[in-house]
Amino acid sequence: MDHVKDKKVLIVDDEPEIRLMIERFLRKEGFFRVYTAGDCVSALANCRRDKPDIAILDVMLPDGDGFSLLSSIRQFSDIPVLFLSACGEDEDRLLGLGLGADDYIVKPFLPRELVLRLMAILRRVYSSPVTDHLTVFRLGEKTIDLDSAIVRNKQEELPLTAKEHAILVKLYENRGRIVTSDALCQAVWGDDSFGYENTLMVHIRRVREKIEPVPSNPVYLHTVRGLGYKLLVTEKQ
Amino acid sequence: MDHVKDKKVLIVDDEPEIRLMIERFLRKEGFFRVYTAGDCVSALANCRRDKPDIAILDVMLPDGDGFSLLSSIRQFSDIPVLFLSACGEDEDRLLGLGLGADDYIVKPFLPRELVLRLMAILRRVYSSPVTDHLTVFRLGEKTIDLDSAIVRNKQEELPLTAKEHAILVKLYENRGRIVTSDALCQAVWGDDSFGYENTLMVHIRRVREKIEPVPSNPVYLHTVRGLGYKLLVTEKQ
DNA sequence: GAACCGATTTAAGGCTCTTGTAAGGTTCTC
DNA sequence: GAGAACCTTACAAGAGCCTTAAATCGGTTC
Repeated sequence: MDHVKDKKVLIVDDEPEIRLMIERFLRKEGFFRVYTAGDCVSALANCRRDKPDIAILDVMLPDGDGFSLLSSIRQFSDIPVLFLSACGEDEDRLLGLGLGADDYIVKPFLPRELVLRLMAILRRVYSSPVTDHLTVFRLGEKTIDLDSAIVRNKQEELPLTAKEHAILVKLYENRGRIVTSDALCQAVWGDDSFGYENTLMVHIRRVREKIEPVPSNPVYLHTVRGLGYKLLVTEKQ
Repeated sequence: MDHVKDKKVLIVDDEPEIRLMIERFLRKEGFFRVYTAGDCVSALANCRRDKPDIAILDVMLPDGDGFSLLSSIRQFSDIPVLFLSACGEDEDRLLGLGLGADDYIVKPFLPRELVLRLMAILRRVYSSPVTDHLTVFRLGEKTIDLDSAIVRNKQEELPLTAKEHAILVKLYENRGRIVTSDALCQAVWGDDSFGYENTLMVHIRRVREKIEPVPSNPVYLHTVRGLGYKLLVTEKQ
C-alpha cells in the first residue's frame, strides 16, 4: 500500500557529482525511477516528458535559479518540490517556501535526511485519505472498490468501465456535496470537455445501473437539477 | 475559501517567552485558536481535550523529550506535527522525521518561516476536497448545507433548487450585511438581470418557505425595505 | 486485414419539476 | 389616504434531465 518508492524523482543540480550521489542513494533505497538534469532547460523538458512525481531542485543553476525554474514548472504542473541550497540564507528559504516548495534542505546534508524528507513529502502528497485506503466504500448491499474498479454485490462482481470509474472517483472525492456537470465532464474528458453533457448523462445512467438497487429511482447518486450530481455515502468503511 | 487559519494549533515549549512569541505571531497572522503547553503531560491532556489540528513540539521538555511525546500522541491521534529544536543535531532531525513528523525547524528561526511551514503543512493535510465543508450553517432548528443544496430539519431533507441555492450562497457570502436586490439578481441571472425583481421576490418567498420557521414572519432572511435583503446567521458550525 | 466485441458517443423522443409571469393583496412611508 | 415597495398565489411553458437504441470507435483475435 506504500508505493512511495514507485514514484518518479527528478534531481536538478548543476554539479554532476551531487546528482550522481543523490541518484545512487535513492536507488540504493529502492527508488528505481530517477531522472537527473543539470540546467533549467533540460529540467523543464524532463518535467514535460517524464512527468516526475517529485522534483529536487538546486537553487543555483547555470541558466537561472531554482525559484524561477519552479515558477516555470508551476505553469503546467503542481508536483511537490524540495529545494537544495548551498547557502542557508533565510531569505532563500522563505522565497522557496512562499513559492510553494514543500521543503528546503541546506547543503551539506545527510543523504539519509534527504531521503527521509523526500519520503515524508511523497507520503503526504500522494497518500491522501481519498486516494489511499478509503477508496473502498459501501452503498447498501453493494461494495464499491475504486482501486480495482469493481462493484461487488454478494457473489457477483460488476467491473466498472474507464468512464464510469472516473465519474465515481470524482463523485467520491466530493461525496456529500454537489459536483457540477461541468466539473464531472472535466474530470472525465479533460479541459476540452464542452459538449459532453449528454454523454455524461448516459454514463451516469450506466453507473446507476451498477450501483443503485433501482437505477430509475436513485438513492445514492442523486441528481440536483440545475446544479449537478451528488453521491451519498452514509458511513465510512 | 482557505480555512487554514481556522485550524487549532497547539504549541508545546518549555520556555514561556517562546510560547508567547509564537502564539502572538500566529494570532497576528489570523490564527485564532491557539493553545499552549509547557510539558508533556499538559500537552497530552490538551491533545485529548481540545483536539488541535496541528502541533508544534519542542524537542526539549522538562518531563521528557518531544519524540516520546509524539509517540504518545500517535497512540490516539495522527495530527501533523512540526518539531522545534534548539540543537541542530542531524540525528535529531532524522529521528523526528522518521517518527512521522511533518517538518523540523531549528532554533533560532524566523517567525515568518514557522508560519509559512505551518500553513504549508495544514494545506497539504487538510485540503482534501472532502474535509473542508465551507458552507454548512445552522438557522435555529434547521441546518443549511449549501455544499449539497439541502435544508435539513430533524429527519426531513428539503432540497434547494438552483435559484434558491444561488440566492442563499450570495446571502451567506454577505451574511449579516444587506444585499441589494440588484446584487442578488446579478448573482442569480448574471449581468443581464434587469427585470427580474419580481421573480426574485418569488424565489425569496420560496427560500423562506424552506428555511424559516414561519415563512410569512421571517426571522433569518430579513427584508430591508428600500435596500435589499439580509441573512442573519448567529454562529458558525 | 477482417471479423468481432465491448466501450463510448450520438441522437431523438419523453417526462418532470423548476421557473417566470401576472394578478391581486398587504404593509410601509410620506 | 395614496402611492410605493413588497408579498403571495397559481399556473403554463419549457429547460433540464432521462431513457433507449443505434452508430461509431478502439482494441483483440484468428
